[in-house]
Amino acid sequence: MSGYDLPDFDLEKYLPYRFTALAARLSDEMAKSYKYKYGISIPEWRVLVNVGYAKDPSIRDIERRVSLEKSKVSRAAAKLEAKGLITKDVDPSDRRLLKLNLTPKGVSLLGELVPIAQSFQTELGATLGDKESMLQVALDRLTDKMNDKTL
Amino acid sequence: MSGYDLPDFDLEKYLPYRFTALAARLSDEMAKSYKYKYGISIPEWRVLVNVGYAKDPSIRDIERRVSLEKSKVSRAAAKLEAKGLITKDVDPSDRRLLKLNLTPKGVSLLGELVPIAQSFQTELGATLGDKESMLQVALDRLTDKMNDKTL
DNA sequence: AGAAATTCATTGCAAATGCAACGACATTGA
DNA sequence: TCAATGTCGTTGCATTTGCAATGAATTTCT
Repeated sequence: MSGYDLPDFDLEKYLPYRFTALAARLSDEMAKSYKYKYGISIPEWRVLVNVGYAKDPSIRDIERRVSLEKSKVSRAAAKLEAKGLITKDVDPSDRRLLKLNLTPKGVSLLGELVPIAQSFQTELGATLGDKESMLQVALDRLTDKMNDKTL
Repeated sequence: MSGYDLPDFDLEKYLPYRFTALAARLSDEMAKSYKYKYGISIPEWRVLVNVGYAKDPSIRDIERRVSLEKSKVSRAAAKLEAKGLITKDVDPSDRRLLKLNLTPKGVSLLGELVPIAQSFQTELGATLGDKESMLQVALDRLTDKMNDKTL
C-alpha cells in the first residue's frame, strides 16, 4: 500500500504547525492593508504599535513582547526613526536603554492603522463567536507555559 | 499624563499578534530538539514531515498546506534531496508536478523526529487540559475563514 | 572601590528570504 | 489544431535575516 512505516502522527492537529500556518495567514492578510498604502513592513508595524501601546518600551522590551529578534527590532526602529515616526532617546535612569516614543506623525499614522487592525480583529471575533474567550484563555496558558520554559 | 491620543486598542488580545508570538516560541522550542542534533532547519523539518504524512505531495501542495513560499519549499526540498532524505520524481500524469517521497534514510530520520514532536504536543495538551478540543475548533474556524479570503 | 560578569543596542557578514522572471508543461477556447 | 493563457518548479538578484562580536553602561562580588 501507500504510506511508510512511520509512527502515527496527526499533523493536522499538531499545534506548532497550526499556529505557524495561521499566524502567517493572518499577518499577511493584515499586511495587505498597510504595506503598499503606507509603505511599512511587518516588523515596522509591530514595533510601531508597541511603541504606541506599551509604556516607553525599550528595544529589549519589544523583543520579549513580540518574539522579534533584537536586531530586527533595532533595524525596524531605525527605519521608523528615519521616517520620522518615532524618536529614540536614552533612558536617563539607565543609559543602556532606549526609550522609544511616537512623534506626532507616528501618532497620526497609528491613528489610521489601528482602526484597520480593530476591524480585522472584530471580523475574527465574529467568526469565533463565543469561542473567542476560550481561545484567549488557551493562548494565555500556552504563553505562560513557554515563558516557564525560557526561565 | 503618559500616553498619546490614540484609539483604544487591546494589543494583548490582538489575535494576529498573539498567534505570531506564540508560533515563534513553539517552533523555536521544537527546533532546539532537532536543529543541532540532526542538522536540519525549520523549513526542512516542515517539508520532511509533510512528505511523510501527506500522500505524494508536490511542492505546490506543501506551499499551500504549510503557508511556506514555494521557493522556500523548493530550496528546502533540494537540501533534503541532497541529504538523501527524499526523492523528487516527475508526476507521470502531470509532468509539471513533482512527487516527493521519503527515502529509507528519510523514513528513519522522521521515525526519530516524530516522537519528539509527539511528546511536545502531549505536553501542550496537558497544559491545555479539556480546552484543547475547543482550541482546535477555534483554529479550524479561523483557518476556514482565511481560506475563504484567498479564493 | 574596582575587577569581573551581565545587560543593551548596534553592526558586519554570511546565509536565508521574497519576488519577479523563466522554461517546461497543461488547459482553454477560437 | 494551435495560439493564448495558466500552472508548476527553479533560479537570479536585491533585500532581509540571524548570529556573533563589539562598545557602552550597569550590576555583582570580593
